[in-house]
Amino acid sequence: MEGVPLGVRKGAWTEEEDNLLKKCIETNGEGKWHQVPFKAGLNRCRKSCRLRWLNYLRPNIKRGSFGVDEVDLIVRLHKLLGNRQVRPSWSLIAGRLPGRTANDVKNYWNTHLQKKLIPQIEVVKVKTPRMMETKAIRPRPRTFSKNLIWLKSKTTAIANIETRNNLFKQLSPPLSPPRDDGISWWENMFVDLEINKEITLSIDGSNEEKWHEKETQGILAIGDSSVQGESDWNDIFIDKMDLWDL
DNA sequence: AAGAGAGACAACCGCCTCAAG
DNA sequence: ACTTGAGGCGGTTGTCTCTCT
Repeated sequence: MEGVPLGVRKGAWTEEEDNLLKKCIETNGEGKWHQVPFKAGLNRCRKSCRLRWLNYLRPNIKRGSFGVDEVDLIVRLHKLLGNRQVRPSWSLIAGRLPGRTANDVKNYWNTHLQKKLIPQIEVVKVKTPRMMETKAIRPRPRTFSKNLIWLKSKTTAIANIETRNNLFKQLSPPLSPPRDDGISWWENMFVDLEINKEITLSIDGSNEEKWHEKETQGILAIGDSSVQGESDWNDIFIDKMDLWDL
């Protein structure tokens, strides 16, 4: 790790260290990770503290095996956001799975899904020679200067977001029953899809138009076996039913 | 019972981006 | 314009546990 001070403790965390870190974050809040080791009285580097908190100690972290719907979502989002040209955005995917961390998702993908899915994707690639390249520009976390104009006009920005969300609600049919936690995560995903419109697919012009159509219809349209044959686009996705056989 | 191999997951590493100076 | 340091990311490794022979 770059900048790791000499003599800093490494390896598995002890219960005592966990308690110190938890106490420190509860008192001072998240962030300012460079101060955390000192404030908590830990002989660990800032990155180690941050990782331990985010992946293990943070409240509401869901442990245990992944559910079928979670696996389904991981596969779909990995197709959408990640491919061999760019890094898959595990944090973005994890953001759609309440209680799951990016590390969890990444580990699950590497140990459970990668070996099973990659061969299928390779077959699909051979079937679709027209798909030359998929380019995704994933959003990265940003911190903004206080002087940014659009931050100053907060009211306008919020109004725009509300208008956009209402539009998506109108466009999107009810796709899944509400979850127990009351969070309509599919709905949120549509909103994010709109935000991430930079996700472009360098396919030919006719398919590009279809992509935009599908984008507004929602992610469930992608790979839906009922529209197989409508365009070559569908061929690159594994049929939803195949997922249950994993 | 014991050793080998596979699987699962926690943790580390190196890199990138950005704000601040 | 350049440098520095913090925050954050994905890739990789280390270690523990389980299963099989």
